[in-house]
Order: sequence, then structure tokens, then C-alpha cells
Amino acid sequence: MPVNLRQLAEKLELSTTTVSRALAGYSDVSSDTRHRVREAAKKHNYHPNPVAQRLQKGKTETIGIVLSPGQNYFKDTFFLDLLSGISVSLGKIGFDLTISVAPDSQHEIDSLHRMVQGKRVDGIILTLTKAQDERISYLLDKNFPFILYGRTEDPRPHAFLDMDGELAFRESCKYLIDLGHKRIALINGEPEYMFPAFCFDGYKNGLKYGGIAFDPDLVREWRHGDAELSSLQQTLELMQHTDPPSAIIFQTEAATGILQALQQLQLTVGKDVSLIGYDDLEIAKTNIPPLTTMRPQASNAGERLVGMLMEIIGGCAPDTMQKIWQTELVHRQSTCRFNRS
Amino acid sequence: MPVNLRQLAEKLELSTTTVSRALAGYSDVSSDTRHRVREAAKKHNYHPNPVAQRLQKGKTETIGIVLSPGQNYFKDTFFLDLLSGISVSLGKIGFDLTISVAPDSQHEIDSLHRMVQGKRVDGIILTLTKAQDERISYLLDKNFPFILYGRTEDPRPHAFLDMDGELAFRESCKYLIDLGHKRIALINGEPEYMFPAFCFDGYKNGLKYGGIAFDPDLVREWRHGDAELSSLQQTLELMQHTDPPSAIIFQTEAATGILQALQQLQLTVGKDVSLIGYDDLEIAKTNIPPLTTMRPQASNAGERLVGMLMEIIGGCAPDTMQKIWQTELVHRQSTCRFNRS
DNA sequence: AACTTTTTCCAAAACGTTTTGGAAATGAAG
DNA sequence: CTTCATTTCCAAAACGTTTTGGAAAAAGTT
Repeated sequence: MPVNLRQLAEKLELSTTTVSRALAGYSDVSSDTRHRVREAAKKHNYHPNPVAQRLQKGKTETIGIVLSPGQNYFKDTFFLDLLSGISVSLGKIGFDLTISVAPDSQHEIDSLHRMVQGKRVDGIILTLTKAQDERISYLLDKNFPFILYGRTEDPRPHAFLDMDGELAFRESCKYLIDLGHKRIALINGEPEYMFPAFCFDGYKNGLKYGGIAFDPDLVREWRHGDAELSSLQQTLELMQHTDPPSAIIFQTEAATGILQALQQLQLTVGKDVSLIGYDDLEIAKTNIPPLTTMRPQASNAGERLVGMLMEIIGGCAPDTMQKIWQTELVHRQSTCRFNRS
Repeated sequence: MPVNLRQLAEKLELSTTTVSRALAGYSDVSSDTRHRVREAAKKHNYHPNPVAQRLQKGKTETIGIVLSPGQNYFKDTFFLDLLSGISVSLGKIGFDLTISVAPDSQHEIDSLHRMVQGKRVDGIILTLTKAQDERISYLLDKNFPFILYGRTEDPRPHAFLDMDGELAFRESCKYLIDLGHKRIALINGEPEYMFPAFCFDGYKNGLKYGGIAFDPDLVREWRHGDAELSSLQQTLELMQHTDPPSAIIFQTEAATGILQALQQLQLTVGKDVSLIGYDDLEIAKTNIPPLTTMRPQASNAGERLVGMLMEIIGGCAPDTMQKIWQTELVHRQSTCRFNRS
């Protein structure tokens, strides 16, 4: 049933060369036979064997993603949307997406080795980047094409696409200050990850803008493996401080824990305490009241990642492929003027 | 830098045949040269090119999964755990996992075509199965190896692994009846999906056991694209019935909506209303009070799926590869004796 | 010593493509 | 009617493996 190139060529009484080139649309085959070939291909349901193509071309036409452990990627549609953008973009150019889901960090680096050494992929997309990231050093050492969704501190040239977390948290902070808030808390992710590190910078810069002294008591961290519970706990502690904050900024992934804590303490969101989350996840829209958030100005991150990675694979210098996307504030009902004594 | 078989053979002054067979451990190469070859391979960091292997073997050594987004089916680490089990098991036998994330159902079926027609994978794992499922008919028509995580109504022989939803909901129902409950509600997923259909059956059979008449008013459905909000809404309506239920059984994925509704109505879980969820997700353990749930007796579904699929690919008859896993009740604080007039 | 068996190796073919380097046929120009 | 350029095609090589079907050498058996 499955026809290959030779069989198709025999049926057409042509050489495999001609059939191959007709299908590929080369100009050295007459438009007459080109049509004939294409129709026969359709009729016999011919699809070139991608494995053979890959061997001949020396490319796998596949890109790889390794999902890190202890991370709940599917809590919101966020990651699935990103993956969907990547998947669809790759599909358009005939690429496959292979993923590896690592239960721990050893598996994670092993999977990377497998993909790279085994020549199983042409390029790699990395998410959830750390300041010091073993995966990134490895890929840079091997000089293997990759792109980060996020940033890292490794000084060697590399490609990345990231959101401007510093800007987002700085602007959020300023906005709250302009509303009269003086005690503003940050509930942050673990700062070994690069994004929370930027958030922290933005937070401090925002405070500086308002002439407000930085108070370490107002900065809390939730654990990545356990966002919900640890953010709940941190919020409880935070609000039971002798001089509690009137506003909190945070990553929206930690929203459920924070909201639950505030509910337990009988504090009304958007009245007793103002909230701004980073990233406009589902929960921000469905919560009562809906949450003011920061969100990226564009939504096609997956598509851009693929585009940039293709450039890298094509030989483009990695340091010309670096992009930081701005964010914008989405005003909703979780923020209000400071209204206590 | 990357060495291939011929180059390795030249260095060793052996034929590629011998080197290949030495590496594969055939007995027709002396243990002496076998060691020599293996050491040289290690020294020169030789890895057989998987693309070439695949072409020669006529196998892709890859299996495919198509994810449908817009599904909150995977609210918890549940799906990631499954995927992780699959990924690790595949890794052990040298297989790759390619996924496609479809933004809509058209893309979903297109991705499937691409994988099957394009001979990009040796087999497919399907989740979120429906009673009438286009994907399953397609694969059966093409006689392509696949396995379901779930079930379907297509009568043609096929492989699957599923949890016994009927049993789970029947036993939950019986348990509540034994606790004295008479008005028991079911908040179900959409019954075009196979699992909710089984849950519904189990629920009805459980009622029958207790001699309780089935009341259609006590069965509600949440929408798959919008589990949280729609389950909240359904719960509100349900509890405002003139004769509201004293217990609810549901899929734990819908728990957040249900819990939020009960909170709004000032009903205390485990006192005013008893709850049992199917599947022991994170939220069931962290909720206050923790939820009584039904859970599968084993946890290595991903591993088993891969094992079974390999049998199918190996030529095993699909109808010998059908497994339904039992579930067990996990007693926690969301259930209590019926205690109203 | 003359067989047979076993051990150890290898040349060549195959998997299904694409590309290279022409060759034959056609058309244009002199 | 040549000659040269263009159009249209193709045989052969290549991509990196594994397998097939021996062959040569070594080891046993009479």
C-alpha cells in the first residue's frame, strides 16, 4: 500500500531523479511532466519518507524540548498555549517536535545529552531558565543550536526571547505607589530562576522611584515544586506582620495560594489589599474580583521562538537573536487607592 | 568531531560489518575484538546515527501523542506525571516521543494524519477518548498501531488501558448511601467523553443498590473547556434546589469550582455536604478539609501504556491488550454521616 | 593427512531519498 | 546544414546504518 519514490517512478516510466525534482518543483522538469508526476503522487497517496529525507539531508528536521521536573506546566493553559504555538509553527515548516519529560534533574540533563549527542534533533528550546544553568552551559560547550525562553547569566553569546520582568514589576510598583500605597510586598518565585530575579530588581527599582525604603520583611518566596501551599503560607506570615503591606505583587502562578490566604484572613481583595499579578492567566480573569495583571504585549511567543531558532540553525549568529518583549498593565478590580489610616 | 561507523572501522582496520556487530553484541565476533571495538567507540565518542538506523530497520523508533488544548482535563500534575512515565519508559528502550499540540480539533486530526501517513511514528497513544472518536476510527481504518488511555464505543478490536470509572462511582455512591445519604448528586464531565459516561453508569448502579430513585435534577455537567466556572455555576444551581443533595460525587478536576460554590453558599464541606472526588489530585490532599477520593490502585499507567503499545507494534493482537484498573477509596474528611432532618 | 566443524571476519546489498554531473533532444542562430 | 544554447531528462553516488551470504582461518575428528 505505501508507495515509495522508485515505485512511483516506475509507474510513470520516469527516473526517480525526475520524480523527486518534479515534486520539489525544480525548473529542470517540464511543467507537463511536473503535473503528471504530481497527480500520480496524489493518486497513489505518495508521501516521501521523512526518515530517508533526513538521512540524505543530514538534518533531523526535529527540534527538542525537555520539560523540567517539579514544575506544573499544565496548571494553566499558559504553557500548553506556548507549546501549541511552537508545535503549529514547526508543523508549517515540516518539523517534528520531540519532548522528554524528566522526573528529576538527572533525567533532565541525560535527556539533553541523548538529544544532542545522538543527533536526534537540530535544535533545542529551553524554558524555566536559571541564572546558573547546567543545561545552557552544556549546549554552549557543545556549540549546539538552541534558544531560551527566558534568560541566564552565562556571558557567552546565545539566543533568547524573554519578557521584561524588570519592567513589569517596576511599573506595577510605581502604579501602586501612585495609588498611595507605601507598604508594598513582593511574593516571588525562587530567585535562582532568572525570571524572579528580574522581578526582584524591578520591584526594588520601583520602590526607589517612590522614595520608599526596601524592607526585606516584605519579600517572600514560594517554592517552585509547591507553589500553592508555600505561597499560601508565605502570605499568611506576611499579613500577620506588625505593619502589614497594603499591596502585593507576585507571579500569577502563585495566585491561588495568595487568594486563599487572604480569604482565610477575611481580607477583601481590591479593598483591604491591592493585588497585581504577572501574566494574565485564566485565574486572573475568572477570579472574583478579577485581578489586575501585567501581560506581554504580544501573544505569539511560540511562533517567534521557532522563527528565531530556525535562524540559529541556519547559521545566524546567536547574539543577533535576542529579544525582550515589553509588558503592559491590564487594569481590573484587584487594585484600589490606599485607604487606611 | 562526530565519528561515524565507517571512520571507526577504518581506525580499527576492521569492516563496518564487524564493528556494527561487535557493538550490537553478536556472537560471531570474538570477544577480543568486541572489547577492542567497544573501547574505541567509547574513546571516539561514537553514537550510531539514529536516522540511519531507522531507515535501515524500517522503524521510526518514535511514538506520537497529540494533545488537545482548551482542555482543563489536566489541571494537576496528573497529566505531566503520565507523560513523564511514558517519556521515561520510552527512553529506556531507545524510543523518542514526538508530540503535537493542536489548537483545535481540525489541527488535531491533521496532526494524526501527518504522523501516520508520513510514517513519522511507529505507534500512537490517545487520551481523552470519546464514545464516538474520529481519531480512533481513523487509526482503525488505517490499521495503525495505537493504544487508548481510556475507552471508546468502536466495536473493532483495539488496545486500551483505563480506570474503572463505573466501579469508582458505584462504590462511592454505595459508601455515601451506607452513611445515610439519600439525596446524592453527580457533577459530571460531558458524557460524549467516555469516562464521564462510565461515571454516570456507576452512579446509577450505586443508587439502584440503595434502592434510591434516580433524579435527573441531581445530575449536572460541567463543560470541558471551562471546568472551573461551569462547575461552580452548576453547583450553585444544584444546591439552590428545593430539595438539595447532602452529598456530591464528581471528577476531582472540577473540585475548585465546586468548593468555591459551597464556600459562597456558606456550606461546610464534610458537615453540611459530603464530597467524593474521582482521582487523588494534589488539591484533594491540600484542601481544607482534605477530600475523600477514589484513586487507581497503581500509579504506573505511563509505563504500562508503553509496554502494551510495544506489544501491539510487535504484532500482538490488539484485543489481547485491554486492561481496566480497579480503584480504591481514600478516606479523608470531606465525607460524614447524613446529619440533617 | 584429509576431512568436517566452528570461529571469525567481510564485501555487497539494502533502506528511500536528494544531488551531482552529465547526456540526449530540441530550438535558435549563423 | 552546422553550431551553440536551452530544455528536459537520467545514471550513479551519497547519507550511515544493518543484514545477508559467504569465505578464510582455526580447531576438531577420523
